[in-house]
Amino acid sequence: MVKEQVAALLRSALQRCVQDGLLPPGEYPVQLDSPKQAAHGDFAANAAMAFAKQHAAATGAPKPNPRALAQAIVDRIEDREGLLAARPEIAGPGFLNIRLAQDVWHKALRAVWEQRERFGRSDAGHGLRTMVEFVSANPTGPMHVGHGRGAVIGDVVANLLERAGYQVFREFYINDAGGQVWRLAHAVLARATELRPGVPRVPLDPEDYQGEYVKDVARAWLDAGGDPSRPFPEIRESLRGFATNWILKNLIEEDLRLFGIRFDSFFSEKLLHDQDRLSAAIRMLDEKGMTAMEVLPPPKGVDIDEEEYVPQPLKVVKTTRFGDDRDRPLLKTSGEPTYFAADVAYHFDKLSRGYRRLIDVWGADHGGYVSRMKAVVAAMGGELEVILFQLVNLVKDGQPYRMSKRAANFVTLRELLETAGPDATRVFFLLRRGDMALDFDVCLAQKRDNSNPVFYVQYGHARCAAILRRAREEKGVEPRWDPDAMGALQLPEEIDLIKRVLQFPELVAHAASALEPHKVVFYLQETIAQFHGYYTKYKKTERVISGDERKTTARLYLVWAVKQTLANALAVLGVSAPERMDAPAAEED
RNA sequence: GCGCCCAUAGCUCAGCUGGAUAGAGCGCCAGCCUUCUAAGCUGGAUGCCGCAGGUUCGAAUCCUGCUGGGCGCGCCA
Repeated sequence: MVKEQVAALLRSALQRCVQDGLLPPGEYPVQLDSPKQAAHGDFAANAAMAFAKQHAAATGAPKPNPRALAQAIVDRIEDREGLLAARPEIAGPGFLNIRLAQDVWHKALRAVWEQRERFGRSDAGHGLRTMVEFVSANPTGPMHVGHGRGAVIGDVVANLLERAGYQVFREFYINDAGGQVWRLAHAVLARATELRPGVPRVPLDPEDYQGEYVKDVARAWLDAGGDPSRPFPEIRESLRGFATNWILKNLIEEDLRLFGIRFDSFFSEKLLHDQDRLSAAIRMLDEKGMTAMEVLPPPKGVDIDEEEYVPQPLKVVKTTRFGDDRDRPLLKTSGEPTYFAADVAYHFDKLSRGYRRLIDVWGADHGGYVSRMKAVVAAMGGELEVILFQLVNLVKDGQPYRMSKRAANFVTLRELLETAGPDATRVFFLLRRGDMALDFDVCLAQKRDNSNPVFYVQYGHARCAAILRRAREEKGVEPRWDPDAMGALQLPEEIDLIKRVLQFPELVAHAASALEPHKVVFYLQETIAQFHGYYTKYKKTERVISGDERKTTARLYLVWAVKQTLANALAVLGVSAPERMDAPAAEED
């Protein structure tokens, strides 16, 4: 890797500075930036400034002049392999502006040829077993657009981590226990009595789920032999099981399939209860001295009207020891476990299964939950990272469009996937950083024109494909790596494109470590813009396919390398890389 | 009252773990198709980077306070 080679050059120069007594012994991690301005070379190093400061801090001696230190470093660079075009220039307060010999870039492009679809991967993660838990939508109804955002972020983060060398496991936690699912069961029974004449009607409770899909569940339940004349308490358990399972299979898993998201497992909360895993987890916290009986203070900032606060000792986990605001109850006054207790057991289970790194993807409405969950995982000897994404505000024709799940007027993920398609939906969600609130314009996402950036991104790939196709069909030439031909790439735009391609592995590693999938989208857009610019500028003068065999070979390879890189980036996003795209029908004026 | 997130061009947003003259898309204006896809490209205008301090060679980026917006703060799930 070019950047690493240059860094090594500087590191050894710095070591010689140490030997010559110019710097105290120590580590000198070199930071190399890619300057925005061509005049600043291929790389810029701030080593002289940074280490002059470090020197003064460590020794108490007056700070060396950074420009003088820069000169000393330059004097000690031994460029045996001929990487550099010239001695680095010293600029401004002490930057080293480094310009490389052109053939360094040419040669480096071989990496794409060797690695193909693996280009961009690294082993930074050393195969660390990592679990990404995401979506985890309640099996009480269809998924809405907010789930969609979490789904894409989780999926692409998992893709990134895989490419960065982690061993990734994707899990969906099914909240199939607790009060919500009883409301669902009741709603199904109510709808079932509507459908079956002669059976005493069970009225739909206002708290029940109101959506049309509940009727579908009821119909399926009746078809499967459900008997709506029996009293609710007798059948609610089997209703619960039937309904959550039906919704999971017919709504949620189908949405995920349309979205192209695959999980390694679906983990049932109910199973934790059935297997008494909650008490096991609580015992484990007991052994660590993390639990206590405490009277918790009344909640602040919330109206406590009818359910008046009764000060009473409760079994709590002492999350305050790990930075939480207050300790959290594990058992209710009734002795029943809290929802949180189940989550504790679940995360305990993740650790028991050998995952060393836990990542949860949550909506911002669960933000208050982060510190307690992190505290518990830390107490259990693990580490949890939470990716919080801000909520999605639906907008329709420029007007806010509030949605309510019970009122059933929300826009489902299914509608979105069917109208906009999975590719556009994925890109749309990744067009913003996760911690920005997202205004989702339902109309805009359904447009199939260039207001939707996915077409721009895919068109770049298709255009590369078209050039390669033409070379094959008209000249019978396939792209191939020929180191002797690469010197034909002399245009500044060609060198810039090479650099751009070679930045991809770095980009992947960085996006993975920051857990920021949107960076891949921006890389794609910038890379494609650069390619379109190159293509258009020279389409009449310096074409890829020309009579000059050497140039043709080199340029064909460059186009191939760009295409491969775009394809790899699109694969990270889970977006298709089309070989051709039909132009949209021309608008008539 | 407390905690987390956000504030950058008219609009929507990037800004790489502190770097040199802050960028892109949309929108507006003016151009570019006989020749590898014009779903493309080129050029033009617009910024007290919310406000006020601090840290240092250097701040949109880090720290503190403030203002404005989002989310959260139950023995619910």
